[in-house]
Amino acid sequence: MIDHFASHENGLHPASEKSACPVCAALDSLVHGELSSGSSPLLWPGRLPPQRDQQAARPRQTIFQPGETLDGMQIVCDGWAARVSRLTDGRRQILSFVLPGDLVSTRALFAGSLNFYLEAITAVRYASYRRAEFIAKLAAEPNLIKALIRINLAEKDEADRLAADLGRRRAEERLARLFLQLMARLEIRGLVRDQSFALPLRQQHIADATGLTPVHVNRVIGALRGDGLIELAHGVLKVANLAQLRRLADLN
Amino acid sequence: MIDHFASHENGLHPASEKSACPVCAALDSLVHGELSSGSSPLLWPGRLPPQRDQQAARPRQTIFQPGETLDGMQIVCDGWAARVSRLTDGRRQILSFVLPGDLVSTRALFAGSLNFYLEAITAVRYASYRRAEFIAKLAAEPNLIKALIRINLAEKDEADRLAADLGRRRAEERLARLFLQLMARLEIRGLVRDQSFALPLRQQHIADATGLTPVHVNRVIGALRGDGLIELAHGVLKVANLAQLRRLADLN
DNA sequence: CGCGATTTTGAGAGGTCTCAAGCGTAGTGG
DNA sequence: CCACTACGCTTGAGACCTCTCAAAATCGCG
Repeated sequence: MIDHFASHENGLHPASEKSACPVCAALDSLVHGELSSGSSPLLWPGRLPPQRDQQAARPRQTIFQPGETLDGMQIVCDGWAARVSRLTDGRRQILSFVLPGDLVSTRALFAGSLNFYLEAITAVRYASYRRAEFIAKLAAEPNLIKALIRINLAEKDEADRLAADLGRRRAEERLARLFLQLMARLEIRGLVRDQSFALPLRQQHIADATGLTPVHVNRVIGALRGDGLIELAHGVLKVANLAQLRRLADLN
Repeated sequence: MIDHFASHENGLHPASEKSACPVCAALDSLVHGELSSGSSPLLWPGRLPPQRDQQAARPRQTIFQPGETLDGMQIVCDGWAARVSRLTDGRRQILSFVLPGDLVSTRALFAGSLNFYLEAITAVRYASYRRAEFIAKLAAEPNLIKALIRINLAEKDEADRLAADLGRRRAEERLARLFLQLMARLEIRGLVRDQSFALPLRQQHIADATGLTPVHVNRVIGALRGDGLIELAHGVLKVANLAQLRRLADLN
């Protein structure tokens, strides 16, 4: 690493040398527009560990706690989980949903511990790479370095976006944006058909994600339903009027 | 870099080799408790460029815009700025305040562009390192690598904390937390005396940071004043009752 | 001293919350 | 097979927090 940096003292490698320096190549391609900014690409592109190395969690189970010492990187292989922040009086805020194939957080790799709860929403299977093991993987597959940087950026983008939503948008907009964001992320995974997808969230989860009350979430969903924008029942969400829902969500 | 990773294929270097590998050493010390979690440490520990290499911005000036191509790293040397997210209809959310000595965002280094506005609050002097230049700096001073990682983590911590505040706390708590957070950050810089400090924010700024209306901010400030928790006038904030303000802010 | 920007105050509306009850559905055990 | 229970969804009524609109008061700067 030190050698790498030292070799830059006179500037970046010129383009012709790019292939000789994977870090430069990775940075370079990121800088030149490869960074997808739309739907949060937290998806880890590496191969997942075999199922026998995975651990399981039941719905509602707390998988990780703040402060818990973790050495390495955790990936949710199957099921939905949520990153949760809890206030001392019990109020909860869901910081993000972790979908199948998502890295839980790049924080664990560098900080060694998390600062949020990871809670299973559905049954969850997840895997943990130890740091050394994970770093070896990065070495073997330089594209993964790129992915790690991209994911790190996406995490922060998402956090900023969430803050703006919670601070400045009203209930209807927040729900519309949440639904569309989830749809986009699931679409990448091929889990959306005919603009509808499985949504294993209780209204309580939606409330905790949008900074609202379950009761109010229920009323807003009712309104969206009444306006013909969505159909939501039996754990399946169907976007019935995509154009109008996007307009409500202030997208495009 | 590739060599560094390759040398890890059998795990991290043992402790005895630590000094031979600055990246490992940096990671290691971060993992073992050196990560300060309290007041957001966005402060860049490196030497600032000489004043003649700095640029200036007047109050209210937009320094950077989303999408603007930036090559490198920007540091605010003097004055207050704000990272701002704008909705299409003009609503604004301040994502963070950038204080003297703070890195604007580690994002610029890896993404090449920003996704927020940087707006000057007071008169601002700032400096921009080009990426190559900045990387050379990192190479020359390995502690800065550590700082960069720490700042990257702190940025994300802050963003998550903000989301939880905006989603789940009421106006009084949000103001109390904002004031105490700013005090803590300014204290590091030696800018707090007798629990009071210069606060160059308009109530509009406070409103944009807390997701409230200027009018409501004014009333809440009035309430805090009336309760003897703060004194705020003429651009100076004095915390008159720290214990109670901290209790209100849900700290400790 | 005068003008624009900012703070303060008032009145009323509206969005969201709280508390509470009723309802549907799925699983459980007799 | 049928209570019975648990859980989540739905609905109602009223309170509270925050917003909107508007105007007055104050501050700061030229």
